[in-house]
Amino acid sequence: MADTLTREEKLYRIRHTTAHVMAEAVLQIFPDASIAIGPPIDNGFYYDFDLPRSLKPEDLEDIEERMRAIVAGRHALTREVVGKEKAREIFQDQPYKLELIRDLPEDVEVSTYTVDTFVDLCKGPHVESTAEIHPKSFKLLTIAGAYWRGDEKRPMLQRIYGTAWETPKELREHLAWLAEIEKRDHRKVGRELDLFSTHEAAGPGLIYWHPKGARIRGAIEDFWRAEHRTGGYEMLYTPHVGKSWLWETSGHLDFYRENMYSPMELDNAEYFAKPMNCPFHIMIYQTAKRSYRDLPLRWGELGTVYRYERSGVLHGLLRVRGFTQDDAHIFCTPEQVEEEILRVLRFSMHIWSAFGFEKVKAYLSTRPEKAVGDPADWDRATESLRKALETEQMEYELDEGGGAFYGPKIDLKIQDALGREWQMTTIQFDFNLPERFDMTFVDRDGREKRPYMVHRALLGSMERFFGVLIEHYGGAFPVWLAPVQAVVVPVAPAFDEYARTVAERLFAAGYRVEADLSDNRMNAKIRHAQQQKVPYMLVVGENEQKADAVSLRTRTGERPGEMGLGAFQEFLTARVQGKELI
RNA sequence: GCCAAGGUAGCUCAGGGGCAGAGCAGCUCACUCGUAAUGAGCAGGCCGUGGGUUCGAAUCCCACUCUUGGCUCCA
Repeated sequence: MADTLTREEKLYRIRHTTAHVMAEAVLQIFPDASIAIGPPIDNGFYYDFDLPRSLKPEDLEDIEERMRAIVAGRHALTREVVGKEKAREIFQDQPYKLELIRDLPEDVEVSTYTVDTFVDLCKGPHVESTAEIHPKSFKLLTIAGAYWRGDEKRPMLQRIYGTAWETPKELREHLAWLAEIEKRDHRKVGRELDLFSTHEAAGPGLIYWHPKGARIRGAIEDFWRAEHRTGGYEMLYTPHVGKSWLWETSGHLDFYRENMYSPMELDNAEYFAKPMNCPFHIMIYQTAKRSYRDLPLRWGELGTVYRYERSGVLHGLLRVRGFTQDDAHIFCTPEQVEEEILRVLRFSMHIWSAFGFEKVKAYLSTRPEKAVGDPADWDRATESLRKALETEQMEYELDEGGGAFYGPKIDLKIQDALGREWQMTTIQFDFNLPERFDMTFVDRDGREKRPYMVHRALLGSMERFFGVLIEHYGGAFPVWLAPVQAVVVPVAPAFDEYARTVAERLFAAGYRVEADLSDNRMNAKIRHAQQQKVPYMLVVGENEQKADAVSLRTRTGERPGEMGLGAFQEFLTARVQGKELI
């Protein structure tokens, strides 16, 4: 392989070729199989097959063995330009390939790649020889169903996902990363730390927050409210259901009904659980004639919404049917838009940094083909978004035409401790609802004008954010969020009373501190606190009791040792205020 | 919704036509302990739900339901 290739290019080739090798292995087992597509993807590759029977996990081992044998043959990858006619002949027994050939543009050079006995329709590129693939640097991971061309109406194929790297070491590191993801899985950690649950019998996709989860949420919400207050927001509380009039006016019944819970009938009227908070905030806006002097209005709400998600897509806290958005709507004049967007963006970055997320990527989505509203407004809005990003010197990707039909937006994706990206924040213009509800404000010149409306959710939803937060920290929350900030561990029952006093004093000072007065031995208590990822363990015995002190041990295993109770309280206060991890 | 794998004690899991199992957690008792598990005992189950096959079903078959991995990466 040429040394001039970047690492990305090399990996692309390795993964692509490995996918072909896998297809050959599968064809050895199922000579009559139809093959679909097999591209390289992030961290690996996949290939889709139409097979006479369902694959079993054991099949993967068999396929992998065969792949190693093929790779060991050090086969050259040969490219041949064949033209559509010839391609049709070669793949006459491969219906999916024929469809691909049919859909290829006329001016494209149709080529095949051959490795060993396997010929595939492929534009490449590939490695030059399978000698470049280390037999221990790839691994097949999972079997999945996938629709041909991602279309639910087309046949369901069987997809095999694999991962492939340049060296066995990289493969091992990748597998370790996958193991770490599994270890931090918020569903697992949520159970171990007693944070939340779901109940299939009581309704799938609905979250129950246990006391310890609720403590964390409480800490998040307290912080969130305080920041919004100083950030110039007012808070609202609005109902959970609304009559069909509201949803007809908003347009949700026309465009969003399939995501809404079925209506309840009361007094010959239909009420729907809210999938969004916006129409309610608009109702409040409409209770007064608004002047330009009132604007901007920044109204926030931790609003719980319900949306129907198909059963197959529900996933722990990350994809649910009921969740609380940290929602806000900004109503402002066209002149204020630029300033307001900049404020929201700065505010978001401030919040993300407080939660320990420093890497944030921005995505700007502009006007799609089908859109409502005056193009001049779109331009102004889009420009304000772009300007805000540039003023903040944030790198962003442009998604031209990727906006919703009702307005352009900025999405922020945060990167977690494992390098995964999560889309959380959205700052979204809306040129639809102000029109539909005929919202107005009276401008300086005495004329009624249409206000600009911006939706924004920073954390997104409390549930989803909690899920990401759990995985980001692996359950070892920073002190200010930890459900139990410190556990007092008496060395023997004789010191239970003192332990209780210590815990009560710290609790009274506003901290989440508990004494472990179970009849376990000290070592077991420490182990338990450690497993619960409690930041601080305060060991107390005769020495500490005499000195009105505690002996500090951190969950990271450090032992600063004995310190006065007052000193520890100061220490704790500083850590909490500084939002320290430990 | 579709494909696949699953659902056995609170949790993690074994068993797979003939008495329902283990570890951890829980409870009781003893031990009175200095930085990651003291010991002994006890209790705990409609084997996801409904139907079928069978002398007999947690186990085999069917349906449903929930959970999990996917269904966006385009030769």
